[in-house]
Amino acid sequence: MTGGGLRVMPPKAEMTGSECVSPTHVHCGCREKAIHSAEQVCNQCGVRFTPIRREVLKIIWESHRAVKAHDLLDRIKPKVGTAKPATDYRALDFLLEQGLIHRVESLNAFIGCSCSERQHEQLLLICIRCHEVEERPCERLMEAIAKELEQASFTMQRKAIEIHGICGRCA
Amino acid sequence: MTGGGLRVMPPKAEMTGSECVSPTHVHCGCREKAIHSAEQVCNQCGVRFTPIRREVLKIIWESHRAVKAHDLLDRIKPKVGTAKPATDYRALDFLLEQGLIHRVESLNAFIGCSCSERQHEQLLLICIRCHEVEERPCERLMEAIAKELEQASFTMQRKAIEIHGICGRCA
DNA sequence: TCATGATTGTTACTTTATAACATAGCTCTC
DNA sequence: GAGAGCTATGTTATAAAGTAACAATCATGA
Ligand SMILES: [Zn+2]
Ligand SMILES: [Zn+2]
Ligand SMILES: [Zn+2]
Ligand SMILES: [Zn+2]
Repeated sequence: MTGGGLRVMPPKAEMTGSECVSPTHVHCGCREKAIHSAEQVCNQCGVRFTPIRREVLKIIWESHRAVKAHDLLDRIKPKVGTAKPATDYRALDFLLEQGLIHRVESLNAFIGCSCSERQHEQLLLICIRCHEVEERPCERLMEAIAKELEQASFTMQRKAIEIHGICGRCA
Repeated sequence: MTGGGLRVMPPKAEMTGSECVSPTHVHCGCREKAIHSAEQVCNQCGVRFTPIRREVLKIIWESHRAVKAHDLLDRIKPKVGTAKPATDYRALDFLLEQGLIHRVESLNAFIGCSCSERQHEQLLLICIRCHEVEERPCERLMEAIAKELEQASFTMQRKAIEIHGICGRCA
């Protein structure tokens, strides 16, 4: 977002999908897995996974719900007393650049990335009841979009495909 | 957004597409057409197309770029001296409910709706050079999405499909 | 060690959005 | 036409999201 930094695409990681769907993530390893994976990604890319960045990622992974800036700030403050908006947004920018989180445009919020193989061809399904966000690959969908874009002579740079509705568990 | 009001789906209107692509809309009838169409829609639905609502829609239609809240407020003030944030957002909520504008989630901004037949199965193409937003129908795309949703047992309520990139004219 | 760049601290501000209550205007009925 | 009820707007205040600029600190390699 700030535009200054070198944009590093992280390599393939271990994480395979969203096994854990509990809102609170009690007794579930997916957060630890994500942190561990992030650590590896940063090491391999030669960028620093500092304590603040780690804490922010941990907070985001405390649920599969998208986290809003204000909540994030409230929750980081007990751990980083000096935290202010800039603290958060800088960490978020970093995590976005490394592809470790996604921004949910239609919520102004952030979720941990659970892309299979980190392909980032994702479709976000946002439940209006439980507020969980499911990230799904969408190769077939992307083919349809590619055709549309060709017809429109439009060159894609980034995309947001977000569906709001009722998830299977809440139905 | 406020949730209280009756949600009225407007009937089919005359507008057929985005004929006008000029950033400034000089000597182009599409704004007047949109206003006229809006008037008809409101009459048919029995809702009031008040001066403020009309002015807001006119300002939004001054270009094919998405209009941000702050700009909108600056531009409505000369015409409605008492305008404050609530003035704008109430008019925007009304226009959204009537399907006369769209919210561009990834920009936190608003554009006039130019849906063919007002089907609202739209894909938004946002040019990062000229900042114009093209609204395209996407029946085929929606079929692919429907399949994905079925696999995911997800019931759609609303969607945002927004692509950022370089448009044909800017390429 | 010291120069360099990256990261964080700090302050101030802008932009986006909503809540709550008061006032004014429209419409329908009596 | 008066008044009731509803809709729309005025007004004030505040929450939430996001950015800019500069200072201080930390990490790292020459
Ligand atoms: Zn991802
Ligand atoms: Zn749900
Ligand atoms: Zn539309
Ligand atoms: Zn363009």
